[in-house]
Amino acid sequence: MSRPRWLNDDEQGAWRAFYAASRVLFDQLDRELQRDSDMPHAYYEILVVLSEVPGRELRMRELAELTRSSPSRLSHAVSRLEGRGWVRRRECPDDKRGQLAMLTDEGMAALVEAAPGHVEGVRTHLFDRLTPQQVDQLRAICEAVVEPLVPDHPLLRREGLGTSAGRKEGP
Amino acid sequence: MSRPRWLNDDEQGAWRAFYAASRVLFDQLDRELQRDSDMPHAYYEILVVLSEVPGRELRMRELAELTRSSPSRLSHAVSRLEGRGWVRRRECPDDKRGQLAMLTDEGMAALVEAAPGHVEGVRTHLFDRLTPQQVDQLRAICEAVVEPLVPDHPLLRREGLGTSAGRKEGP
DNA sequence: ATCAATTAGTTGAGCGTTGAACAACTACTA
DNA sequence: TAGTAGTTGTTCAACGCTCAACTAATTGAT
Repeated sequence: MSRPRWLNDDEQGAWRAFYAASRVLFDQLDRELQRDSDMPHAYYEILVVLSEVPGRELRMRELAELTRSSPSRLSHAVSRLEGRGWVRRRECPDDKRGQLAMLTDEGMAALVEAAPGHVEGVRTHLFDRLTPQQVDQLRAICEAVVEPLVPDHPLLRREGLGTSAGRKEGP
Repeated sequence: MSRPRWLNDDEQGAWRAFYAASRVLFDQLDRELQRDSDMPHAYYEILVVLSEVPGRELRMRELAELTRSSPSRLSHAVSRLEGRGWVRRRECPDDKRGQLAMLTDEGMAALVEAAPGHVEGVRTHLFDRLTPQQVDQLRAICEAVVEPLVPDHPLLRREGLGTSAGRKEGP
């Protein structure tokens, strides 16, 4: 490796700010979700994805892709969600290796209960602090960062999953 | 709580992009740090803070503040770092409740070994994707987010700790 | 000087994540 | 039609974090 290209002061400042903002914001939202709805953000994300898909069920593999989690992580998570009665597993009819994860009514209810507070948190801690221009800037910056690392990231696709639910929430 | 103020399309897009970027970027940097230097980012952060402070030692309490971790988390982390020989604990001379965490030469060596690769990662995955204007925008946005949640966040202070090390690295 | 309140730090249990190893099934190739 | 390679999902052990409980020392008020 060649001589390290250190960060200049502007970069240093931006980097530290970005790091701080990410940690502070997501920690805060996690804490709120845990406190108000007794669920970690990872659960919330899984429920959101399942809720937006026709039939409210998905192959584990697809669910893993859409939530960007490892198979292992998802398997554990779904087991825990099953324990709460929020998700049910069933065998995949046309591929005996496969498992389908399905959102139960209880799971949907938990999500409907959790969503407004979470969205409120996102608004309070993020969008209420930014001008409309900054919202656009943030999006452009973040898309530029994600694209090279994950060329077709599911959260950046313009058409959202089922196109189904007209007005839903932000994960 | 009043009727939820849902996110409009711009906000939805910005939110998802920000979420994706944070996860993707920090996951990537974590993985690289783990692979190349066998240390999680949390360790790296602790080593950086200790390395920048005169005497390379700090009260646990101060170290917890500067790394924004809970006392418990820090205590566990320092124990693990002690196990690797990268940090040593000693009693605080003027407060018998206190403990000082001190960076060892081995710890400093591990940091010096890890830093260039990590900085390179930050540059590759973040700054190489952004224009100078975007770097400024990102900083302003992130500072606006952090400030209300953590009024005097250590990473946002203009004067960096000891002012000591002229050219160091970005955490 | 005494006693409550506060501060510093540790510990242990439980949760969630990771990475590697594994079993079961499917798809491809000869 | 084998036989090999790839896919799907689970399990286990190790790691790190959180939360609550705890010990010990200090501060502050009477």
